[in-house]
Amino acid sequence: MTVHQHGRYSTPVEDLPSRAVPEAAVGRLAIYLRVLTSMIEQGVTTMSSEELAGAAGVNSATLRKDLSYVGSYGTRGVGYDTAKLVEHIEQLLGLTRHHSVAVVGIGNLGHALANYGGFPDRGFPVTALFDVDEDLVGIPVGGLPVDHVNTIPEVCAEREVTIGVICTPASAAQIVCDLLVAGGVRCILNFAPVMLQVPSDVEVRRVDLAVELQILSFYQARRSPGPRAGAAPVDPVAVIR
Amino acid sequence: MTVHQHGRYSTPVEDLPSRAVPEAAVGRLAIYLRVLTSMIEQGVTTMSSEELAGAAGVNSATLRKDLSYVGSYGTRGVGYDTAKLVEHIEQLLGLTRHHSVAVVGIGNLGHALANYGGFPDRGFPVTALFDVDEDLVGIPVGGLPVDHVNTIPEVCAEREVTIGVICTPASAAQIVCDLLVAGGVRCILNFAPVMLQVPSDVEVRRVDLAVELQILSFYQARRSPGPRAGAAPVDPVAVIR
DNA sequence: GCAACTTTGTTCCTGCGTTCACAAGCGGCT
DNA sequence: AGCCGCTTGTGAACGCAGGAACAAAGTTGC
Ligand SMILES: NC(=O)c1ccc[n+]([C@@H]2O[C@H](COP(=O)([O-])OP(=O)(O)OC[C@H]3O[C@@H](n4cnc5c(N)ncnc54)[C@H](O)[C@@H]3O)[C@@H](O)[C@H]2O)c1
Ligand SMILES: NC(=O)c1ccc[n+]([C@@H]2O[C@H](COP(=O)([O-])OP(=O)(O)OC[C@H]3O[C@@H](n4cnc5c(N)ncnc54)[C@H](O)[C@@H]3O)[C@@H](O)[C@H]2O)c1
Repeated sequence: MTVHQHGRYSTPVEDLPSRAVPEAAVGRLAIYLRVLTSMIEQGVTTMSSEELAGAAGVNSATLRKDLSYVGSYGTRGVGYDTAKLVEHIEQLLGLTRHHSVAVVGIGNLGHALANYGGFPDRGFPVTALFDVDEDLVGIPVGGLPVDHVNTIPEVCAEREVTIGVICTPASAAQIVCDLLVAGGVRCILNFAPVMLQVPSDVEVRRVDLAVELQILSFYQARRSPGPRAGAAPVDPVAVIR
Repeated sequence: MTVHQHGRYSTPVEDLPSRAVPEAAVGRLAIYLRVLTSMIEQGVTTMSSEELAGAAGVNSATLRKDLSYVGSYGTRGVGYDTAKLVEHIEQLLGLTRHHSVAVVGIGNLGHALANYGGFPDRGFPVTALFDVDEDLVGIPVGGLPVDHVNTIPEVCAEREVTIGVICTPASAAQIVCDLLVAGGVRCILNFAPVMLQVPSDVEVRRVDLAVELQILSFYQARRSPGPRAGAAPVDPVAVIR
């Protein structure tokens, strides 16, 4: 019944394996992982903290601290072995197991996610699609047939779904969330603009595009106090015509 | 040339109107705004900090501090007038003006965004769509015809686009970003999994779904140390079969 | 084999953001 | 009209994350 959408700084009673890893660090580790795999494809076998930090857009000290959560797998005077580092980060992030994903609400956004190839490639196979619309049930989207929302609990348990993605209208999000939880899903990615009520052992992450746009709007408003848009300071490349 | 994707704590030299507002607070204000408009629709005219904080899922002290950035518009002993509060938050976030949005890359995700009605409703009309695919150019999506990427600078300037949304493959994101900047766009929402290089007066926000999934994966891995998934502590509602 | 250089891992410190706690202020009730 | 209770707004403390700086460690060159 606890409400704790974001703002989780690892549980107060911290007796879990290895040091507590700050959430911000976890997010960055995921980025390092992407940079590293990209570099490995280009044949790079070793990177210094400075190089990797530059590519990821963070401070090199921050990067080294983040990597220290993973363990000491660098070589002083040389840098990090890219392949080894990828291996250890994947282990910390739990990416050695595949995480089966269910998408609920196959509308505009649900279609996009179901058709997206980037998730299976990264170890997140989409194994279930759900919608309440009878016309959609049975139709394959991205090669996978849509099931009815009523079957969420059974199907999720059966296919061992670990991550549920909610793409329904806001009004249906809580009901769908409850069904996912009933199906044993304890990780939820929520695109609907509502705060979900979940048991304390369920982790919810919210992606709120409207909020992102409004934050951008705020900075835009801060920059140009006058009502007209043209009052830019100086931007050599933005000179039009 | 500065790399500062997130991690902006308001400019060091702070001589702008009113106090510096922490980025985290701006994001929460956007959420309060949504809760408030929803409550107003239900006929609620007054809310206490405790009520509003509960609905938004934050601490009431945090909420009051956030609202203090907006100004002192509450009434002690009573609470906040919902309508007045909405008005002032909208002003702070710069939502009194409409912000014209351009979407670049009309694939899976671009289609979803172009068809989404929630943005226009919130003061973010989509006024331009771009793609490099000649087959898409000219075709209307969500009632708006797709233009060719080459025309980004002119069209964005012409239609006074303030926010650019990048939904292209990662490989094209930087080029597209440069074109948007050339068109005078200084706020960018980036869905491609790359760090964009932009001039220091351009604000970039990145939405990285793969990272979100990996963070969920991390928490999942933390919870169940054993390889099998069934080792849940106790969850009354999740008992299957 | 030794010395000099490079780079990691960590410690310390600074600063921000969140939370607690309380005084000030306002409305309602008698 | 005055008192009482409730809620705001903010000053102060706390905790965490990020950045700088340094010592340990390993490698390369001589
Ligand atoms: N499309 C976007 O670009 C976008 C952007 C930001 C936020 N969102 C949010 O994402 C969510 C989905 O957006 P969309 O544009 O895909 O909407 P949509 O209307 O296109 O799709 C919603 C889908 O959910 C299904 N649905 C409705 N009730 C359901 C229920 N009880 N159980 C299961 N499925 C149900 C509908 O049948 C429909 O297929 C919304 O909450 C929206 O606010 C979407
Ligand atoms: N679809 C998703 O659910 C999803 C999820 C997470 C991340 N993403 C990211 O979002 C981006 C888009 O994903 P998608 O699934 O829509 O891809 P997509 O392949 O369906 O669409 C990409 C579109 O971009 C266009 N394009 C290519 N090069 C271009 C250029 N130089 N200028 C303009 N347009 C160009 C293509 O013609 C195509 O229409 C990708 O970077 C992807 O990694 C998508």
